Amino acid sequence: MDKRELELKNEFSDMFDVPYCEGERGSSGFMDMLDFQDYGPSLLDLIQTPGPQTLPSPTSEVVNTPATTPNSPSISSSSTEPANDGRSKREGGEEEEERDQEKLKKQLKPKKKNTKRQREPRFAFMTKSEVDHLDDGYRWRKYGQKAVKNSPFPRSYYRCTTAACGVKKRVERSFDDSSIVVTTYEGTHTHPCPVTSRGSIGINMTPEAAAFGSGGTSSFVISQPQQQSYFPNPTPNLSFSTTTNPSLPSFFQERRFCPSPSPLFRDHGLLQDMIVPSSKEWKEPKEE
DNA sequence: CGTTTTTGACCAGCGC
DNA sequence: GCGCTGGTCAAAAACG
Repeated sequence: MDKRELELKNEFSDMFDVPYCEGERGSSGFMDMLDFQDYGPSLLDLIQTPGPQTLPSPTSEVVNTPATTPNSPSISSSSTEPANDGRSKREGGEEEEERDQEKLKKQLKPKKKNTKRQREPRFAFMTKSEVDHLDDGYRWRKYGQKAVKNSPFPRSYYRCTTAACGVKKRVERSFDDSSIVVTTYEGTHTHPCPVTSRGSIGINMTPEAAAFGSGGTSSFVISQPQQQSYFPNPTPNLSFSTTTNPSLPSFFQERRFCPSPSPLFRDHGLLQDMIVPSSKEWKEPKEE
């Protein structure tokens, strides 16, 4: 029970690369893990462009959690996922060769406890949406689905279909609120947003930003994880215009691929309906 | 016919 | 060492 919860929270804190403060709260749901700080006001300052969105997808609210890897500002393009390269293609059917290769693999990458598999910078956010897979302007291919522990909903794994782009994303529903979709991006696109056949709104947008709106219309919420290291200030002024700031998550940096001159949250009215819930709202389940 | 999804199996990491 | 779990592969099926 408690153990399970802890596990779960660690899971999510890991997933979002957000340190989870154990002991701070007792029992709670998934939302509780996303400790929303009082960034609301500053965000609201940014998000004052109400207006209708003209997105085709069903209504959705993005309950955003830009939780990123605090200490992974650099994206080493080639050092990613040995699993990908190592097992990209099993050639032929020669069993012996396979065995040999597997042995080799094992020799080449012995269990390294200390050198945990390097992870790409990740960006997770929650979207209140009926559809699981949001169209974010990029093309994704589903390569797996897994039932996850402590959740009745399966987690889907997608990979960017663009060759040489190893960006992945995971999509799952919050077990706490089945209407909320948790999307986790991993890695950085090495290419501009493609033009999708669906007339996607992803063009000129970072995938994440696109996803914010692509799920549909409606609300959009940004929050910051606690102990967020990118914004050391209690009430950071999310200056998204500085898109090349190395200290910013790749999510923001990725905008370099998107020639849009305007800052993220003034994005052509695509994110106009963002809503920042009071942190209380999200911290509700916190019990004493 | 090419592309995408589904799905069972496999593998690695981690905790006990 | 063993079992559990998350992540990935890859063949088959489904789809456009």
